[in-house]
Amino acid sequence: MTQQTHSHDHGRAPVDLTKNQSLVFGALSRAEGPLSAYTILDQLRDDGFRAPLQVYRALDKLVETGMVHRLESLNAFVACSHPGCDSHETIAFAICETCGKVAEISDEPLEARIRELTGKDGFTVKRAVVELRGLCAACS
Amino acid sequence: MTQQTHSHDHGRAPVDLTKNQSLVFGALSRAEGPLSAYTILDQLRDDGFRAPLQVYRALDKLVETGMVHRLESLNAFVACSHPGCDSHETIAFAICETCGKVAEISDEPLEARIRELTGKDGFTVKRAVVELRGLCAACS
DNA sequence: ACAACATTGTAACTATATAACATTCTGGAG
DNA sequence: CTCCAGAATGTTATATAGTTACAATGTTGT
Repeated sequence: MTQQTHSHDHGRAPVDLTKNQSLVFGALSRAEGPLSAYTILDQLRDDGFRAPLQVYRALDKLVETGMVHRLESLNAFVACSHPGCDSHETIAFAICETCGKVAEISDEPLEARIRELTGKDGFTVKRAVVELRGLCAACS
Repeated sequence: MTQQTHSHDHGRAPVDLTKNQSLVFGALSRAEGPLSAYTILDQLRDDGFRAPLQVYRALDKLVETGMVHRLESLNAFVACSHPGCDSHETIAFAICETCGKVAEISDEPLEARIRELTGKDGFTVKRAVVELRGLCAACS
């Protein structure tokens, strides 16, 4: 197979992905929950992946474009759950500590409150990390 | 020196600390900003620290009692900035990406909004990780 | 064909965190 | 006091997460 960019056809394709980016995004899309970079690496051994860097490079790009989110409190990654990975600014994640599933949360009041907090003491927010750890409805 | 618990006299002492916990808390109190576990280890070599576990064990306890907070997005730790480390539930951290300093934020409306979000889809929040990355007033 | 650039491959390394087990200290029961 | 139990500590090895440096290959435009 020659090297080229691939449109990833998971039903929607806002960006063209390279081969490795496609493979990594595929692994994350198949997964029920978040995966660590090394878990992804293991899943892609058969596709020729040998070193962590191959995964991290792909993840960097995918996170940059918003197709994948990084969960700081887990050191893990999830495919964005929004159709088309387009708009939808996600502000928060709800992470179930029992089943491991992650829900994305978009909440205008929450965003607004964070913006307000920001101005208060002159702090400028560039990125908000909001991760709610707990139990999902199914696991309660 | 015989082994015993020490009250840590940083002006206020809500809990009795063991020797190692005291040393680790001291290192974090002295620091301007958050420290990684391995940075703490290096600073405590002269006090007899040799292995990461000595630091992590102390940190576990200090985090549990609320005297130290863990910053998930940095893999680092800060001494709680509240006098006496007693009440004051901290809900969020403002982390300056230039000078590295961290401010603790207690905000009732923010907490309230997170509680509301929770009930919405049956998710039960056990712990909220809120870390705002950006620029502090001094660095803007 | 060839130059310029993007993508990928590979090895070694640094950073973060835990597991398993041995030792020492402290405080209480006999 | 002695001995025992539990807490705290020490030590070695290992697991997990992420980066640096450099080589090789593919792709595109001229």
